Order: sequence, then structure tokens, then C-alpha cells
Amino acid sequence: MANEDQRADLLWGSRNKPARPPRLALTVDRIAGAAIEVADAEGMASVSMQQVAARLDVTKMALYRHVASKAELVAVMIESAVGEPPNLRTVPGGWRPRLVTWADLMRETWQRHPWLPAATTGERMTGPREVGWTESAVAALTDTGLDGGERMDAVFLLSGHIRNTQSAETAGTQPWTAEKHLREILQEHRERFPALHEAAQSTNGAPRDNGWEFGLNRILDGLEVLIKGRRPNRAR
Amino acid sequence: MANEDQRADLLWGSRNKPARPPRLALTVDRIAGAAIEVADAEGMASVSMQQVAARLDVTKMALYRHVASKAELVAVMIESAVGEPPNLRTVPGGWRPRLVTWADLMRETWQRHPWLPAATTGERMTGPREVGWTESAVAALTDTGLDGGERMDAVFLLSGHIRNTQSAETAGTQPWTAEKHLREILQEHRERFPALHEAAQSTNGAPRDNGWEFGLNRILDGLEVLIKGRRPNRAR
DNA sequence: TCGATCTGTGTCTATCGTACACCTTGTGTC
DNA sequence: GACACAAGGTGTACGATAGACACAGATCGA
Repeated sequence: MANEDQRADLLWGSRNKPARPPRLALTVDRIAGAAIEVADAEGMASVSMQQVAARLDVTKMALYRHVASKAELVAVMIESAVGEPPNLRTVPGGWRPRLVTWADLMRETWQRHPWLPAATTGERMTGPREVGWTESAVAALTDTGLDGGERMDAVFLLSGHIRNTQSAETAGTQPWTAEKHLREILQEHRERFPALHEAAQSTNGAPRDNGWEFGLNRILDGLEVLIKGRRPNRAR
Repeated sequence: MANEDQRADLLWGSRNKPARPPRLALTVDRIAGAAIEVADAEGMASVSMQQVAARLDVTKMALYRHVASKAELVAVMIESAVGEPPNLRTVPGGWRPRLVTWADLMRETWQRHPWLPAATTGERMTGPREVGWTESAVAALTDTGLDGGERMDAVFLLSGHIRNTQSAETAGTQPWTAEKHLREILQEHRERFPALHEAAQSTNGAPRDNGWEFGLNRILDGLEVLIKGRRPNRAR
């Protein structure tokens, strides 16, 4: 009986709207994918269990069958979004071009998923891919004469710069990056902030990259000073 | 009658527990102060209208008589916590010692209020004191030959480093700063992350400052390279 | 065919920011 | 001195959040 109904449905139109839609099984990957879609489109703040569930046409509680908590979901999102860490051993020219390549790749990834900076803060679970990216960068500094702590500090410095420049979160941190609103305030109180006002004047029209190139070059120059000083014989 | 009761209270014990406690008037400053206390003690995540109100022995809705929104409250907290920006003109030795002084002062402030990094992210209202700190640093770079954009990028780079190293938020960003838990994972998968593992080995026991000194010196060295190249004649 | 095991649903609670209708209380005016 | 009014604090309500827990339907092995 029910069987016959189903057949009739199949014959007369249920192909477009099946009685029981052959819903794809919920999996961690599908959930993470939906969450990433939400985050890409509307930002990390919109990633709630309900939003993600709605996108999968499912109850929010269903997600908890596959994911222990929202924190775990975010962790899976991150691992999925960062992708496989790069292999820099094929990049010629030593540590500096390798770090530049690494930074560019990381920047690309973070631009593709602007929510990554916001998601990768605070105490959280860290996945193998994320650690792999760090491994890549630390490995690029192997022959530099820097000790372990210095190598890790250098990578932290560099990735921190990427975070700061890429993050929509920290973008509003400095007066000149913010809205016109703040520019107006600066204009209005220019006698109170003369150096800022003057600096802002002499930079109008310049293509702003949030200080990305500038900071990257400063950091690498600073590392180079240290590294050259560390192995004075084979310098260059 | 009621009057007599009150008098009796006054005579016989109400001095310790007055019938109507002479509650301090609610003011923006008192609210911000209470909020800062909560944030200092329990972190930014615990700063809710109810928590703050409870500390003042008042309903959460009472706060809205003095503050338009939570965002505004946070803005006032920040302005109050950062304090007056420093005057660096008295610091001798040129731009570099001035920036070091500025960075140290900023670091002190942020250590006193560990929630500041978390609070000063994202789109938000910026107050005059906060802008004043930036003004200080930009002013320190006046005679360096850097153009306006470069001066601002340099300050952004430096303050970003402070944010990254001071922030409890980004502290867990790198594998080695995190809990033993992650250290164990690193130990367990050491064949997968050889460079990280080796670097972690050769740094054990070293006093960790989250890369603060290292990054500061690299950034300043990098700036020095640029500045010296910018004014080759009066180099020093 | 009959359980057992998955997997998704529905209902519930606590907490969040905040809107809105009160009520109380101190103050200025007639 | 009575009274109206405004300022400031209270109580209730709403929608959104994360998540606990009991249940229902399907699927699969014995």
C-alpha cells in the first residue's frame, strides 16, 4: 500500500519532489563544509549551530551526533580550510625566499577564508594541518644558525603579522584603517594628533595593503640582520 | 509610625545595616570600573551586563540608563584602562629608544589588563586616549625619513606584535605556547613534525616571553635597515 | 521476526543583549 | 507646603545562543 503510493509518486511527479527525499547522510565533512560556507558568506559570527543545521536542512541537535561541541566543529572547519601545508624544500634561494613563499601561501589561504583569523584565536584544539604549516616555516629556518627558540619566535612573529594584516578583526585596530568616520574625527582634532594627521595626509591615495608588504619586509630584514650576525663567515 | 520605626532602627542597629542603604549613585565611571574589575578578574568573556550590574548591586537594565549598549560600555572600559598616552619627547636617543619606551609602556598596560587585546578587536568605537597612543608612536618616527604611510605601517607592525604576544587570545596560536597536551601530541608525532620537534627540544627551559623581546628586536632592526638606507648621508 | 543500534527530532534550560512599561524618588514651581 | 515632572532603577518579555536529554523511526544482525 504505502509501497504503491510510493510507486505512483515515482511515476507521476515524485521525481522532482520525492516523498522521502533521499537525504544525504550527515557527515562531519558535510557539516564542516556547510559551516565554512556560512563563515565565508556571512562571517564567523553567523556560524551558529542553527545556521549550519538550517543550511543542511536538519535540526541543530542532529549536528551533535557527529560533533561533540561547537568548538570541535570550528576545529574541523579550520583543518579543512587551511589545506595541506606547503613543501618549501623545492623553493630555491635559502630561508628568505622560502619564508616569503610560505607567507604568500598563508596569506592567500586566509584571504580565501577571511574568518580564519577570528577562528584561530584563544584556547582551542589544534589539528595536524595547522601544525604542519608551522612545521614548514620552522623547517625553512633550519640552516640559519638560529637556535630552536629563535626559530619558533621568528615563525610566531611572521604568522602574527599575517594574522594582524589579514584579520578583519584587527583591521579596525588602527585609526587610519577604520571608516571615514574616524578620519573625520582625526581631521576634526588635528591639533590634538598632529603627527597622525600629517602622516595621514602624506599617504592619501597610496594603495593600502594594511601594512602587509611593509611589515613583511621589515621582519625579514630584521631576521637577516640577526642571521648574518650569527654566521659571520658564510655571510651573504 | 514608619518614621518611628526608622528611628528605632537608627538607634538599635540600623547603623550597620541601614533601612535604605545610601547607595552610591550609578555613574558611567562606576559602571566602567566595575566592568574592568570583572574583566581583570575573570576575563572579557565574563563581562556581561548582568555580571557588571550584579557587582554594583543593581539590575542589568539600570546600566542602560548610563550606557547606550554593551559596545559603548566596552569602549569606555578601554579608554579608562589604557590611560593617558605617554609623552616620548623627553626620551633621549632618537626614534629607537622612544619606540622601545612606548612598547614597554604599552606592554605594561596590556599586562595589567589582559583583556585589552580581546576588547580592542573588530569594528568598534575608538576613543581619544587610544588614538593618542598611536599619535605618540607615529610622532616618534617623525625625523626618520619615512613617509606618512610607512610611519603608520611601522606603528601598526609594532602594536600588532604587542597584541600578538600579550594577548591571551593569540597565545594558544602556536603549538609550543599551548598546553602540555599539545606538547605531548608533538612528542607523539615527532616524525611528522621533525623541525618543530627539534626546535622544541633545543628550547626547553628557556624563559619564555612569548617571543616578545625577539620580535621587538627584529622589528626595530628591520626598521633601522630601512631608515639608515633612507638617509645615507647622516647615517649613524 | 525481533531486538539493538544509529541517527535525527522535539522539548527544555540557562545565559546573552536589549526593548518597554512601570514605579519610586528627589526637585523645582506655584 | 502641595504638586507635577523628570531622572533613574525595576520587572517582565523576546529572540538568539549552546547544549542536555528523552524519544522516534529506520536499519541491520541474529
